Amino acid sequence: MEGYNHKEIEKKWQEKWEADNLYKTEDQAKTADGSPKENFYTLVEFPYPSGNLHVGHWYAFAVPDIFARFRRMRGYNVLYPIGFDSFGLPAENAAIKRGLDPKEWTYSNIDYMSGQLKSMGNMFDWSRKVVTSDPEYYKWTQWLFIELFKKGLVYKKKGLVNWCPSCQTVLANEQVLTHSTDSEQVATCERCGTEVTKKDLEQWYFKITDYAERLLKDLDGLDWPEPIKESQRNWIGKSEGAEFSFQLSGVSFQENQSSALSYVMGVDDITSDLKKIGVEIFEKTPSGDYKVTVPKNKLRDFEGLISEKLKPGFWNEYIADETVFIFKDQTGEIKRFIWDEANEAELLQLCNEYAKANFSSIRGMLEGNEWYREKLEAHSRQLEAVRVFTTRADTLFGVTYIVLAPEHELVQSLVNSQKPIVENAEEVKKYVEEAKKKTEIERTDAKKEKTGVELQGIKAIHPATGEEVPVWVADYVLAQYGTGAVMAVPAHDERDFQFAKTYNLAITDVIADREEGRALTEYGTVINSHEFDGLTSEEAKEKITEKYGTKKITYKLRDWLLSRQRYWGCPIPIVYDPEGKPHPVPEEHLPWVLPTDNIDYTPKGTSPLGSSKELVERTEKIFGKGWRPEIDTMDTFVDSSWYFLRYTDPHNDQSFADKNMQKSWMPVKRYSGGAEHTTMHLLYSRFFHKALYDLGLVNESEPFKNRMNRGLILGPDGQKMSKSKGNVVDPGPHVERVGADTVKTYLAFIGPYNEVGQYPWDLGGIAGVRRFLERVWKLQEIVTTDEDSKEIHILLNQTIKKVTEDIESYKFNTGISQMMILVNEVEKVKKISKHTYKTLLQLLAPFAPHLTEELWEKMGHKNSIHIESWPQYDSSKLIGDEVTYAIQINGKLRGELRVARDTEESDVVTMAQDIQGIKERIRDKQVLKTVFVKGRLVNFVIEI
RNA sequence: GCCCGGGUGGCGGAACUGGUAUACGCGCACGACUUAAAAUCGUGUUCCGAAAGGGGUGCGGGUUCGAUUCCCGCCCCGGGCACCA
Repeated sequence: MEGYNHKEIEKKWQEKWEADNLYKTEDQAKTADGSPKENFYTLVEFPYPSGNLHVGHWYAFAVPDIFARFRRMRGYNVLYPIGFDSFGLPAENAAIKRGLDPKEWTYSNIDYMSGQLKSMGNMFDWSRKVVTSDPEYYKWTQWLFIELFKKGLVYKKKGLVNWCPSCQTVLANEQVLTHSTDSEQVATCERCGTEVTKKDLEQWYFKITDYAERLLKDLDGLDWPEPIKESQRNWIGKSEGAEFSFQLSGVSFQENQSSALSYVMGVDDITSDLKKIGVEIFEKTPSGDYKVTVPKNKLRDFEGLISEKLKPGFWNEYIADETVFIFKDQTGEIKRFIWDEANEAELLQLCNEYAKANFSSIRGMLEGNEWYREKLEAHSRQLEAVRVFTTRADTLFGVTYIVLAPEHELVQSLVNSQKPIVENAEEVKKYVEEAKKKTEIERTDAKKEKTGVELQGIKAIHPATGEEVPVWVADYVLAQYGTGAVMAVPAHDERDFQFAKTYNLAITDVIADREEGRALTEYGTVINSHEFDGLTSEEAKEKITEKYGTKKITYKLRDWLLSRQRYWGCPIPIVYDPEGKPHPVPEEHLPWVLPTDNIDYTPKGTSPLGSSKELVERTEKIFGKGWRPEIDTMDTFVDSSWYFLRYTDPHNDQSFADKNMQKSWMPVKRYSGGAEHTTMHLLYSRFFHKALYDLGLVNESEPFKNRMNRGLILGPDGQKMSKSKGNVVDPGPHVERVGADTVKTYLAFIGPYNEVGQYPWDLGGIAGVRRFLERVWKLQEIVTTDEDSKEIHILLNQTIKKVTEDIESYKFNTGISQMMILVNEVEKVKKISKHTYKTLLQLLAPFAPHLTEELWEKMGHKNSIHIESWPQYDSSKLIGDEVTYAIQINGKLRGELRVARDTEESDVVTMAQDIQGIKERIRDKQVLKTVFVKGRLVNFVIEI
């Protein structure tokens, strides 16, 4: 017999499988007898074409292949596809570094890595390969983007965004990693590890926050490991609490009204822009209102400016069933508004601004409208009050001051009005400026001392007691969370307490007598006189909210920032008309291709697409003079948010994926991937899929029924693999030396796959697995025509059962152990029946597909082992006729007894008493109790 | 700080529903084969102890005839969130 030559065998079978199309996945498949097979979709996260496979890729792709093959042998029509997530920064960076075209670099990597992936011998159906940078693919990314745009789920807004100075692009919240050390907090870029800064930019967003509640609630129905769900829940960050309104004394409605325009429009931002286009700033009229003088020839510019500055969703032209409002000033038409119930709030705000800017004719028109009057009144009340969000409504009576975030709109309006009512307006302005200059990190570092400044001259009125409390501005309050303002309860909140100590503010403890919510300090004045005393915290929360506030729910989740100022990505299919209004590129012009001319890839913080003449010319040619293209590209997570749908129908040029085709595969039955995607790709995909579900484009509201997060392969030194540590394991030489089957089986053997474990790559371990496969190879020498012994037969049955269950639950390690036990046993008796060998090969086939295929052929089989059906076990033959009883005295093992399985209890006990070592121990003692567990143990309880 | 996991030999890890803790593999030791080494095969390998025996699944308690498993209180490690009110 020749030895186990993995090189020859693996090459031979990989070629044969390809020639035979063994792994081609049909849309619908039939069994030999003509009945349809059930479709089964199992997925692995597709790789980024970085240039070279490392051992982590093997772990990610080769090990789940065991499960896919197993399911196939069990009679399912299995889809186990592969592709490339091929847009993205590394390609662009590599291109810059090497002076290459990112496209060339990417596609040559795809070629090279495809070869490497094929060397694994997985059952991928390469004809379904999906590459996200192919125009045939990204056409549909763009198409889906536009569908979401039409649904109002994509919008543009200006705001503080995360900026990676190294990648020279913005990042979504999810793509910023925060690390905390003893002394400071650091936020870094998920891709390159550079410290992230903030920029004030106008960017495109997906409205993922609209789905916060559903993303949270639907987790319950998913068959995912609990820790993954928990991470998503944390990330979404739901808080149930209450909102209270604190009226402001010293602030008149008039004052607020007069400054309303400035704060909504964001005077600071718009002033210089207005100057640039030659528009006079706000002029006060005798009635106390403000007026913007816009020369007729500047009207366009003005409109463009405010349309950008004001909420962009409002300019969406897809609103149906509209009522049109025309707003005019003395010089002519300013803007045509489309009235939409869904956008009431935004419309109202806008109406207000125009009204207050003294466009008197419109004001008259508006004031005649009952709906508007009602809203105006409500809005005015809002302006006079500070709304706060709290999860501790029960501490309402402990409020001793109010704090606004520096960005709070009220702060803007109070200090920026012409005649500020805040006495120390200059001081406040200075503080706000300084806060803005600080990085997010500096500001959100809880370890730093808190700073703030009081708004002198105004007070907030406590909604329950009517008392006046001071109003402060401090940067420990976050503008983006809740209402951007908090009611401070220093007796019960650590942060408020610190702040109160620093600025010597009152500390009142109101609920010190309650079991829960014990006060932080003894400094406070204890008052226990309010009507809610004696209630539990929960009761008090409810009652107080009911009487003085409203229930409110908030989430930490922020909208998904999708624009990127880089070249190698899917172009955002938006064009702007000469007035600056965004329009989606019509379907007939998709794919809206990535330009290839004049591109300077060097990151300058602006989009490389801006230097493409072709893109501008294309835009003007199609849409007309003065139209300009969007020059940002999409976050690559958009590409990967739907790729799993494309696999179901990869060559469709009429639709992103036929709905019937989806129906036969979706949802993904098992999805394996890395833990790092828990709050990125997995969350994005769920959002995307839900949005598509609402649009009627997919059949299910959740894409992934079952998820398995895999662990990490560490370097041989037990450290995380990294180039800088020089401990990266290249699987190539190992595959050369011991073969793909050994590497794959070893990776499956090191530990359970479905837990986020960390396993060091251990060369000794891999040698052990290679030995095991060689022993399986050598078993062919001792195959006999004899029947198995009873013991071997039982062991075989147990092995089938164990391997079956373990593959199903991704516990490959114990499945392999069981096969090793079987091999150990047959080696001991130096023979193996043909039936047992055949069964062993079938069980091992998913782990070592090449080796088993070769041995299968050597046994004389004509068809591939991989289309064989999975062995069945005989459940009546799982246990032998004899059992071993453990004989204990007072719970300590003192002997063993091997008897026939069906021996009566009394006989077992009698025999047990007679065993050497038991006999003398119980001779002089009284047996108080005898515990008998059938088939397991006898325990004599004696006095000590 | 809040919320999840987890802690078992020298190492990766097993252990049903509370029932013989340490399966399987690595490593190590000894032996066989060999001039020798590698490879291979065999034997042993939880700790203390020569043995008898005793201890032992992070620590301390508890429940039980019996606890890695259940309960209470701690410690440590990994992960998620975090000035989120």
